[in-house]
Amino acid sequence: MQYWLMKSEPDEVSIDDVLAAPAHTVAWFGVRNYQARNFMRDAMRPGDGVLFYHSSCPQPGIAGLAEVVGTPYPDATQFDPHSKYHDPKATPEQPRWISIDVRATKKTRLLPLAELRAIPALEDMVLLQKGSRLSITPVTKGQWNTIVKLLDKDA
DNA sequence: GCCAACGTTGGC
DNA sequence: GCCAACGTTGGC
Repeated sequence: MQYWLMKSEPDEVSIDDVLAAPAHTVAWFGVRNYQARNFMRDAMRPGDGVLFYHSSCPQPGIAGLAEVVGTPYPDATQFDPHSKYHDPKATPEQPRWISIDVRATKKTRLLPLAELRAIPALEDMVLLQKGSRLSITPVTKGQWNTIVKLLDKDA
């Protein structure tokens, strides 16, 4: 069992959107970074915990909890010429990019980035490192527990 | 809109 | 394989 933080722009897919989806589950599409892709392909397993993070928005921060469901499969948007995620070098025979399904388990209060930065136990979080901008980053069990405990306390 | 930081591309 | 130029991310 591992833990992850996954960034989504709420204008595109928010925690509310995922909770409104059938089975509270959506395909995580649009990852176009090899390191993040490799996490999905090689490391993520069903049941892994996910911190659902809202990025590129007025209030960036953790907005909910989720879990990985199922196994990776080709990201359909890479083949769609009308999608902004279209990749002309990808073919169904040789896909480059993958999706994995993510199920939202709960919406939490918005835990802002600035608040995360102020918590000493989280100073090593990949998200918080200088220059870090990966859309999928690993989270340690300790970091996960710290955050979940904090959010439970406020619930 | 700015800009720091990182990733990708492509000529050589 | 190097590296300059360009593109993207994402907070502020």
